[in-house]
Amino acid sequence: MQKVNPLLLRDLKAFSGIELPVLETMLATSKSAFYAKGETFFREGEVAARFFVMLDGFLHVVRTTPAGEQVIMRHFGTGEIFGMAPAIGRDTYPATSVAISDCVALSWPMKYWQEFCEITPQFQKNALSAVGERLQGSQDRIVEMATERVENRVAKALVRLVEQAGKPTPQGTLIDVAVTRQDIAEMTGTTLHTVSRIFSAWSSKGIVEVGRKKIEVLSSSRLSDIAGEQV
Amino acid sequence: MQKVNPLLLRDLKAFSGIELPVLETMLATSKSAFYAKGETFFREGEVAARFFVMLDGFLHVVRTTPAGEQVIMRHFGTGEIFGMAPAIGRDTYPATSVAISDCVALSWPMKYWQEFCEITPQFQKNALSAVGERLQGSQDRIVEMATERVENRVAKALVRLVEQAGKPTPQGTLIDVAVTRQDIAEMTGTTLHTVSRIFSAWSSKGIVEVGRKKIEVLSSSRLSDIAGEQV
DNA sequence: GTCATAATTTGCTACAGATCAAAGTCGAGA
DNA sequence: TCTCGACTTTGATCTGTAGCAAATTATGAC
Repeated sequence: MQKVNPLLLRDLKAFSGIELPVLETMLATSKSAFYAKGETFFREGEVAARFFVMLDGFLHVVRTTPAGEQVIMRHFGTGEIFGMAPAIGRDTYPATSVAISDCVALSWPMKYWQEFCEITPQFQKNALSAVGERLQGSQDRIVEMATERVENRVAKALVRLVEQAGKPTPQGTLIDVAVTRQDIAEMTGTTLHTVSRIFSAWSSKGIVEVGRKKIEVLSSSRLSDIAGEQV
Repeated sequence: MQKVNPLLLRDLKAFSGIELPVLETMLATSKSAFYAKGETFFREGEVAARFFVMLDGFLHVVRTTPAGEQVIMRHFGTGEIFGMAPAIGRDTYPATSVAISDCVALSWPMKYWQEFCEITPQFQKNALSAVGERLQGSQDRIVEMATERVENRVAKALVRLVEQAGKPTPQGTLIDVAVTRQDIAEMTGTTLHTVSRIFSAWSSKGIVEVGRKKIEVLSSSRLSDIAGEQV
């Protein structure tokens, strides 16, 4: 059993609806492991053997087309549950997840999923609404891809990154995780060239300050204007 | 209580895992209604009062952007359950659903959702994997929108329509529901003009035969070639 | 500190697909 | 049968973004 940050324990409790003593038993069955930046937790198509909770770090979930193109589906950060294939009635992982920073994550063999669901109805119920939120998010992105042009999509992606990994600074908000232009291109369905041009433009307007693997949002309101529907 | 096609009853049983006697009790609480082509079952943002099973007909689920553009998210046909907002932990409908043919559908007040879940664990479990499949489908579409060009996306949309509403004919397969060029544009994130041009091109290649609100696939293999990754 | 590598920027060109405009066609209802 | 309106087709033009190429700059390894 691992020593776990009590705050996280509370998060887990909130998600699972499980009382702390039970939760501690759960933790007894868990494995905690370190994943270096760039390592994969699991790959698309693999038999789903374990489900995870991120204790610290960031990962992104990516799908690869037959032609070899990558699409970044989403990010997960501290406290979030991922790899819960059985929650959507699957026995293989639907996508690959890659650590984009050094990570520590708990994981359980999949057999406990059923068990946790049975022990605590709230667990299953919460898993359900987590899946629901993800469905919602996916559909939002379809609408986005169908109706918005690249600059808006990049702005939206940046807003999401700020929400998930934003760190306040004197001048604005820093995206506190290494994200390349290529990554942002893969999040928005464009090319790294176009992302670079957009950043240059925003930079000269004072909306962001960008560098090598560094993105700082100086005017989040102006960024939101671009992201939102500009009447 | 409605007289219900025994075949459908079996479909319902398969979904819900409920034994027939219980199912018939369920049906006793249901309301069956007719919806004319063009009518809406429910609108985006409305409080989710009822969930539905389509007895006969087709609908499409559509989201509207603040700018007024429409995106068709998916279609539902006979035997499918829709409007199950609580299954994704929501109390409002996330999209609008519109009958695209005359329809007959059963519906239940939402309070029965909980009840059905409690009576039959299988019901909740199946709802879960239905949501999972939809999540999967949504993510596939994101990848599609991010990596494929219009012609491929239109081909994919047509393949899906054939699967859901295809009716075999001597020469091929007819899409047996009224779908306009505009509809297909809204399914694929393009314009009706582009769809029309693509259809013209396919038509002169003998892949499809198109007319006013009529689409017949003559060579589904060539269509699949276009839809699939053309190495 | 220096080098090697990877990430980024930027200019140029090409084109898929949007947009604008107009004509054609089918079908339902009078 | 005729008419009106909705849907569709097609042409002409414009433009956002991709694709290619090359220069520039940061970063980490040694």
